[in-house]
Amino acid sequence: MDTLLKTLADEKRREILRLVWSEELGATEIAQHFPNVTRTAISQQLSLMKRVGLLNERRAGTHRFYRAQHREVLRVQQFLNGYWSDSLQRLKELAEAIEKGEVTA
Amino acid sequence: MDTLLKTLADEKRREILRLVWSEELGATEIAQHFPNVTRTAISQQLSLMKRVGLLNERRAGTHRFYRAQHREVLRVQQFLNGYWSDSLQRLKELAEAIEKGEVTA
DNA sequence: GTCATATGTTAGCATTTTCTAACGTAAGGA
DNA sequence: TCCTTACGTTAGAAAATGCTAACATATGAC
Repeated sequence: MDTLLKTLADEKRREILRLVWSEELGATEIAQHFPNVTRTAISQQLSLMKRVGLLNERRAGTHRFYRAQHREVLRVQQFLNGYWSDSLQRLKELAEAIEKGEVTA
Repeated sequence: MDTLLKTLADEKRREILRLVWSEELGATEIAQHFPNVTRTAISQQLSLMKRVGLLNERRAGTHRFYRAQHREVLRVQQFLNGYWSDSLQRLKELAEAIEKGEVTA
């Protein structure tokens, strides 16, 4: 779990995750979203994220398409929501608050 | 937010947070829960956690008592729950699943 | 086979993190 | 005042992280 949380504790990686949240993208395409970082760096992040289970890889010819592994993100959310004692109560309150539009989802 | 998440991405710090979640403890007392780490290391973690807002400090004579700042943890939970697009739907499902006992809170 | 495209891998460096050991400080009791 | 207790701070070493540059591999087009 530490590894997963640590991986999410980085804006760049969260941005990658959002890019491939609902559509799969190739490594080059993903890298192009980050003008200030090398393709190499992104490639390393992708393989890290794949290793911890946050990304899924599909190979097709010379391409490799990545997409988010929603289940793992949900695992982290559940973990954090449940880690501290009275969090069930707060989770329910949060869900209600979101429904009422009191906080932003 | 990165800083907060990163701080939580460490089992030792999460353990500290749990120790002072519902009662305040002194630094020495906290350190005694970690036989394998120096008091100095714990002291540094405490001041880090205080800096990022996860802990609150109350001084009394020669003692310094720490306690968890629930609000900041809630902020992280909200952030993660809300960060990805369809998470509201999943949050609601999660809350229901927890109520039905299908997953562990 | 030859070349271009898409992508991973490796080596090396800089930065950050975390820990220990030694030292500093402040409050309270004898 | 002197000593103890409870802590923090600093310096320095060790390990982890993230990035760039250079090189390797594999697929497909011609």
